[in-house]
Amino acid sequence: MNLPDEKRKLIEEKAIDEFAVWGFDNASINRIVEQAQIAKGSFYQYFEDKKDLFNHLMARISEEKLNYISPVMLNPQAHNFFTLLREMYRSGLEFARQNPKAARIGNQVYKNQEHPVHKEIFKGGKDAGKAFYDQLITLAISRGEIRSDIDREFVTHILMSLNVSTFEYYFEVIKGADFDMAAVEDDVMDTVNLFIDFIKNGISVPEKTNNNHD
Amino acid sequence: MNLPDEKRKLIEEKAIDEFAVWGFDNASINRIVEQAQIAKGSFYQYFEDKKDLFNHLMARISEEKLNYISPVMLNPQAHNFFTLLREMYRSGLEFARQNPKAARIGNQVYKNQEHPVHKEIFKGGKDAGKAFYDQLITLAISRGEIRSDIDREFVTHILMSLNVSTFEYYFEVIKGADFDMAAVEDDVMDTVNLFIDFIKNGISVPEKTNNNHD
Amino acid sequence: MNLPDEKRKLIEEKAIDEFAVWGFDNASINRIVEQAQIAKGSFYQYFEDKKDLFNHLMARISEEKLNYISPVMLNPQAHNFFTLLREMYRSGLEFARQNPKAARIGNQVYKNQEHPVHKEIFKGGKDAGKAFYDQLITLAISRGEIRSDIDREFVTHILMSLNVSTFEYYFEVIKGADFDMAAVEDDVMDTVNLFIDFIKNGISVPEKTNNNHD
Amino acid sequence: MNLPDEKRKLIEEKAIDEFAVWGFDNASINRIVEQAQIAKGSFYQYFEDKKDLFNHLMARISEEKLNYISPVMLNPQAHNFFTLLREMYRSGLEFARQNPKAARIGNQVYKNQEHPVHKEIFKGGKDAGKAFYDQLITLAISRGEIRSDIDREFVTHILMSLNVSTFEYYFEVIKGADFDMAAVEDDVMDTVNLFIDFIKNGISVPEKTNNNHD
DNA sequence: CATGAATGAGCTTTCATTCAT
DNA sequence: GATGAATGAAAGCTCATTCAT
Repeated sequence: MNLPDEKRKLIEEKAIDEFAVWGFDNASINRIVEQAQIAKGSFYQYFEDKKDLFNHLMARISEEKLNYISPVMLNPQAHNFFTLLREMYRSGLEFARQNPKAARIGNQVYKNQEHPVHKEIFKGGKDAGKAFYDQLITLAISRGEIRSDIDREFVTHILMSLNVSTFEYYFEVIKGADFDMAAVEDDVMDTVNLFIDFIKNGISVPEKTNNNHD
Repeated sequence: MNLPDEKRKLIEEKAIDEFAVWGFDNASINRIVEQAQIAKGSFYQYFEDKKDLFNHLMARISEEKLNYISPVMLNPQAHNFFTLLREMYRSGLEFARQNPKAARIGNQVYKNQEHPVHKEIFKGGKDAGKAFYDQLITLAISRGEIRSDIDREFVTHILMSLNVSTFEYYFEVIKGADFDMAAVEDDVMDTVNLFIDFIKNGISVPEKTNNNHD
Repeated sequence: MNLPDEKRKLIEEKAIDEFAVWGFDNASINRIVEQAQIAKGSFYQYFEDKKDLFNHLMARISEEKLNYISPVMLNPQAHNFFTLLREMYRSGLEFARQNPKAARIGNQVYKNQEHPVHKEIFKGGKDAGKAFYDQLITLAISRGEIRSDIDREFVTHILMSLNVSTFEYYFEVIKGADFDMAAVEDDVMDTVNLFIDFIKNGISVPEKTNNNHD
Repeated sequence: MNLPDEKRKLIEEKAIDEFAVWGFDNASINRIVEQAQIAKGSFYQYFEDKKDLFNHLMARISEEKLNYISPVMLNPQAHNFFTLLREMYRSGLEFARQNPKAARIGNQVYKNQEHPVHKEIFKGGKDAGKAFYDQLITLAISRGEIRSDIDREFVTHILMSLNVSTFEYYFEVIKGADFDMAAVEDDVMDTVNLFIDFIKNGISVPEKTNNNHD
């Protein structure tokens, strides 16, 4: 992979376009090399196969995503659980707003975890995510910021699930189908606040809040 | 489609297996006809094309799903919003427990709504679902069962999203990867209750509940 | 072929539509039986195969074409060669005007005489046509109506070729692409007269007419 | 298309054979690759699809045909209309004599102009042909070489139609079905002269020439 | 006599990957 | 390191025809 940077970027760009539109299975290496104007043989000198390319892309995307992480996250002790969670959601959604195709690929992986190729890629990320949330939850419980009677594994699941849900809500409800619309940062913040408020308080009327079912 | 019932069922069964494992795009009609032991030409006398088969399957699945709907849903006026929601989730999950492959296909459709074929199929269901939830929400607000300051579109989105999330939680966390494990009805109920409680109350400690962010 | 007339006509009609649009090779028996609402097995009880259907159709078309033949042709002795020729062309073109699809099939056969199936069908008609024209030419020469130095086989060829040419001129130049335009009998006569005049006199200026080349 | 010339020629040759015998629709790429001894996948690296191959072939044929054009045509002003027409017909027929399969494909295109693929290819050639003839006719009328009372569009039509007719006459009447017979250039000239004489003078006896019908 | 399910060869096209140059 | 021709399996789908009922 000692490619000149220019060419490497071109291939990555075209590959992201292809995977975003077609998904892993239906992405065509033929189309990618055609778009990137490189020889088919060259492609197989840069990457072992389609899977290798996909792995490389996901690594690059993850890397890029790190740039969006808020400084707040660097010092979790100093902040309230919901502040931290809000920053998590916000940074993820902000990344998606500015890199919609990359985010789309990430979502494909998340949503089709049964897929053999996705499974492999996602496993690590998921476990890391779980561990991270578990730490946050432990801290939050100890501080009395979230209920101590909740099932921790369930909360982890729900927080990850709703993180993805923010993307869907943002792109479907806020931006509509119009991907070219100039969405603004405020939209992102509004979306995130809706979710955080929901996660905190649920939807029942506060006075009647209790733990009985119904 | 005046096929003998036996053969029709065989094809449907093999097709569900195929779609559940491979998804729409990668499902192979070659494999389906091979598994069902019919000639390729025969397949195309039963179904116009792959899409037609998929549509037929989805219709059958939707039909079958209706059998799981609770009698409670027939009279929404008589029940609390969260009771109704719990019954919705429970019936969906119970169907999934007993028809995991069919449910898996349904989930594929839900999760890949950008897919042209899924889009077509899902559109109607989604709109119907939205309308249904909207009615429930209107009723619930008028009764004071849920907060009146919430964004209705957001709640609709979140309720549909969490419905799917129950499947994932159930199959991943409760049943593990072991699809053949004898899961029981109680597992379903436990899962649903976790979600309903979360939707009602969120995760923050009750006393501190307020609408401020952080 | 003891079909009820109604059903026979329906099949013939749909088959003519199919052959007119798709030609022999690409005509689909599947589509014909579908259009005619008959069972595929039934089709093969009425006709041996596609070729048999086509032969039958051509016979029916030839038969129908006879109805258009002018009474003038019944008594060739009583008329000038060019009058007879004009009537030939006119009746052919009038048939085509009123039965454009049937005429189109006839033209396909004429134009693709190398085609094995067309060859077989056309052979008889062509030989009959040749014999007929030969008689007319013999008579015309003996009467001094046409030049005696001409190559009789060539004239036969040219007269048959120009007969088909009238169809093309009529449908392309006169009617344009607008097959639904209400073409009138006068159009047919005008077209025919152009051809007859050409066949009689050629296009060189009369005074300079001579038999030298150039 | 940087194929070695040898292989390119082989494929073209086999493809011409196939199209000449079977026509566009019934030509089989399977047969072509089999005959040319190349892998099916290879074919689709040389050509986009069947239509692309056909277009390529037609371009090659048109190109080759240019080699047959008489130097006389380069200076139309210097020659009599019928001389020019004779050269047109002669060169076309001479090409057909030496490239019978290619000519056959060209004729298929001409004769089945309704065919979507042929239509596309032929359109340009037809318009060019019409424009060319129109120029010749204008010049000829101004010089008094052909009658001024004729319908110019009709003459254009008839001249193009008779051009094709020369092929048929030559291959059917002169050469018979025996495509391998060593036809000679004289046959071509004889055929053309028959047509030119006919176009000039028609077939009626000269003294009686007039413009009345009958 | 009518039916329509069954058949399998055939079609065009796309694919990821290899490898000689 | 770069190239792109070569490959053949696989895809979805259509076809004319047969034959048991």
